[in-house]
Amino acid sequence: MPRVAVSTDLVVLTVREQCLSALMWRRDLPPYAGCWSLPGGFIQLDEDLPAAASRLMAERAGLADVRIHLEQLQTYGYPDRDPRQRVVSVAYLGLAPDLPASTRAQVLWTAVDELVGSDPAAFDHRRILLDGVERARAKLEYTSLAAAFCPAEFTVAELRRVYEIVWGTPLDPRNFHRKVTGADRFLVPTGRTTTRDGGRPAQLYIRGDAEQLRPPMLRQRPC
Amino acid sequence: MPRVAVSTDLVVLTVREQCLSALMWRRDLPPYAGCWSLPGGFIQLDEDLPAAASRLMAERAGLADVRIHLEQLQTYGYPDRDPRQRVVSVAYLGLAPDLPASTRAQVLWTAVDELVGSDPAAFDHRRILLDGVERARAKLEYTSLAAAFCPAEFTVAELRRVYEIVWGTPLDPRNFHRKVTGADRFLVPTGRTTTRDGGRPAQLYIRGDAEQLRPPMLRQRPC
DNA sequence: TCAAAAGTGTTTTAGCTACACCCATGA
DNA sequence: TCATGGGTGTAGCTAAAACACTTTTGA
Repeated sequence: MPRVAVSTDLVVLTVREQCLSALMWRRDLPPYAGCWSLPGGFIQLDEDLPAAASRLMAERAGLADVRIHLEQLQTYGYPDRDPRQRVVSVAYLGLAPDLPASTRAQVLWTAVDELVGSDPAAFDHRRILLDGVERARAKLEYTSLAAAFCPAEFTVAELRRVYEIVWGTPLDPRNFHRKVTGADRFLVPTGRTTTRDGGRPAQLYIRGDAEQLRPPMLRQRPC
Repeated sequence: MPRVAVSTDLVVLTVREQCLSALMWRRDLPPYAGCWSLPGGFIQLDEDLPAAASRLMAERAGLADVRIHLEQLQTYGYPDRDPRQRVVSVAYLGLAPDLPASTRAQVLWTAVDELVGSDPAAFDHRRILLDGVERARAKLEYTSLAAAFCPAEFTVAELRRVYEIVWGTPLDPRNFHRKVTGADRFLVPTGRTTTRDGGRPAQLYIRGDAEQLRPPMLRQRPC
């Protein structure tokens, strides 16, 4: 039977400087020299897919040994997506707090709006990025994944800012507070407080062990 | 870079005889002779992944040219999942009305509970099947996909039976009726009626063009 | 003392649950 | 006429939206 190359591409998202941002790799060699692409690489023969994703997260993205949510996104495999040869790519979605990534100049956090707006992308990486962003937006509704964008300890307002930036819509602080603090096992209070956001001191929380958020937090949709 | 074989396995589900059933393939050759497996096969070098899934749906499952919902499920690729060689498998999930499948004796609709209960499965196909079933169960909550299990024209009660069988929980017929007929573009009345379920004649509907169901129909969860 | 943000209380409204009730058919 | 399932009305509850209000800090 035919054998093909299998690669893994990473859509690594974070919230920084008021923008949903993705980790991009600037290509200096053909094909697509000068375009941005997603960090990725080929899998090894004796390597599981999640292991390959973790390895590339360290090697290519510079995010080794960091607590990052990683999940399989989708697999892309139409025949001419790579001009050199047939490559089937298993994309992974990573959600990270705002961390310094690789020290290489080639690897940069960039606002998603900027990436999809104008810059030319290599291969089908614009589509993969958009699929990853849509998956992240959807999962904030019915899971507790928003906390994956926050540091280990965070306030309710910081969590709310994640929702607002990822969805691009303002949320009522009062109702949001009630919703997330009332949800079972979403947030665990540490007892400590902080005034880093200004104003009255806010409770600090860490992530609870809930994965689902029921009932979900529905975003407003365009009618 | 290393090249590996890429296959597609199909989780094709339907509702028949009061059971959620899957299309299974009984293996008569090693490896795993005598076990059930999912219908599948290797992709061709010039073939897109959805095209491979459609082709195998026709060749292996006997469901050619039928209106079947097909979506990518997940990709499975740990190194020793096939004892012969490294195979990365892109699984697809198909939701079909109760149709006669392949005429081959090797291919059978079988109740999911029966399959996962006791019969030994080939490769990691039990896991793939369970992932497909869970995806289907989850998607009934927030999409209009339940209609993919129904014939072209169906009644509200038939749609409700799909939910009840897939979820394994009874639903209130009155509230269900209000919910689905009130949802925007989920159902389109044909004007015709039927008495095939007994009792008072029921409206026949066809699928509307809505994909999302908002607000979702939440199933009761174990606390 | 004031601005700013955290957090609580309250009113209104939407949607779900539970169940009483009527309707239209076949047997 | 009666059993069967289709379909409607309605009361009660839960949760969300909208917004007034109090609390606690830094400047």
